[in-house]
Amino acid sequence: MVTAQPEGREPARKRRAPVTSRGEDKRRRILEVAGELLATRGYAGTSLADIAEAAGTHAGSLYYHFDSREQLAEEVLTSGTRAAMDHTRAAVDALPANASSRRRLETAITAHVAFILERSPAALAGARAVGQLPPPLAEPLHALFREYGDYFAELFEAAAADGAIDPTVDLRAARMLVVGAANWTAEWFRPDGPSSAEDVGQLLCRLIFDGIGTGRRRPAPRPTGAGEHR
Amino acid sequence: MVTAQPEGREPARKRRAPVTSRGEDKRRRILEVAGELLATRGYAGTSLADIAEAAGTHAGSLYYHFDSREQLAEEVLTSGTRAAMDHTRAAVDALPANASSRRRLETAITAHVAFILERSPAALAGARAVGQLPPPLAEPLHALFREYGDYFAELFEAAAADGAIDPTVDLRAARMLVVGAANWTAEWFRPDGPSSAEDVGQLLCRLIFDGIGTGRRRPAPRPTGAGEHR
DNA sequence: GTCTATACTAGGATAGAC
DNA sequence: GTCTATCCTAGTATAGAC
Repeated sequence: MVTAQPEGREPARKRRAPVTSRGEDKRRRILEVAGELLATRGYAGTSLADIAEAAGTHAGSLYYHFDSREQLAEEVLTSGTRAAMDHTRAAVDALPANASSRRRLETAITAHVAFILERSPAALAGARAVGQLPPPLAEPLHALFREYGDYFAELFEAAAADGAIDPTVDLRAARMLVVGAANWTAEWFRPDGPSSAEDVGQLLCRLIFDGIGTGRRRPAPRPTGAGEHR
Repeated sequence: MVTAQPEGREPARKRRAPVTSRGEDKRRRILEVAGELLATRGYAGTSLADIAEAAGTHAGSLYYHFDSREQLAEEVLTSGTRAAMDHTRAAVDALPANASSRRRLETAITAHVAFILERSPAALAGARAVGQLPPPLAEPLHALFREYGDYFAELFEAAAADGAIDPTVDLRAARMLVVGAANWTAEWFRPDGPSSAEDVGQLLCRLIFDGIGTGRRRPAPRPTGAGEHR
């Protein structure tokens, strides 16, 4: 009760009432450095002591702001992923109303790539960690990723529907290949390379629509069994 | 025809005296189940107790066969990755000598995808774990991945050199996008889906060379700054 | 709000019986 | 070779001073 815990019990979260702006700042700072550490070292490689040190505090002190390591990680990962999704949606929504389905998909992809590569370590951490997390933590993140995936699915389907991409391909597989390529960029991209994040996004778009081959187009490598899609 | 590692050397590893064929069998069994667990739960999510139980033994007993958890994991991950590389090389080498550079690249990609998806949990585990591992373990695996990456780089460069793919693109970026898409398949591919592993590999090849767009080809989305690459 | 000190646990590793 | 028992460390989490 030193902490002035008004015995009206806290809900699920910790969440401090006071909100001395300094306190909220600290909390944000913790989330920020946690995002960076999670992005570079992964969930398993990041201890509370690591986070605390990077945030200029001590492991025990983190419990004033968060209930547990898992809750902290969940907040970082889901907020990062949500930020990426919001950013991507906003970029698409900013297009003129008559933008083509191709343009919309291209915009979403480049926005996503650019965002995870240069804007949000937390988003990158989410992309890297998904599928590598202990079950209780994995669930909420998976739900979010499914939502994000559904959004991309809409864009792909719209493009297929109005003929911008071949509607006979397995759209889900194509989408997953693209998402995989995008998320994997975190493993190799370096800002000082010959291509910027924007360039990488554009290149990925080119792979989707045109490829980088020079030969005459071969519509479908395998005439049979292409599947219908999702 | 692919892997036939003849147990030759045994340097800094554990002793090797016994070799009751039953003992070697046990060792292999441990490596096998470890591969499966690492592929599904990741390195951090797999304890020695998990591995021991799956192999029908006890945690302490593993130390008869391996020096440490890290060494065990390293052996699983590197041998899986090496097997994938050997398999891919063998598939390419099996092509007629006059096979086109495009055909060679396509063969490598489909072989790699099919191998990690349906042949080797350990290879899949390597692909998923790389970049998410504690430094001492990460190093040897990174070296292997670099070697494998170099092999793909050769195939891409050969294709660019004889005009099968646009030589003005950042080849390294293109290659990494492709590798990323391939390795990420582990996160979403299900054998009972509409596309087989083979289909997914083919689709990825199509993305590289032709794309799945229907419009007239736009050679380079961005006339400037395409970079020359490595 | 943040500190220090400490309890507690999971899991890696070792020893010795068999 | 494998088992059981145990040690030991790292790391999460709690308590209470300030």
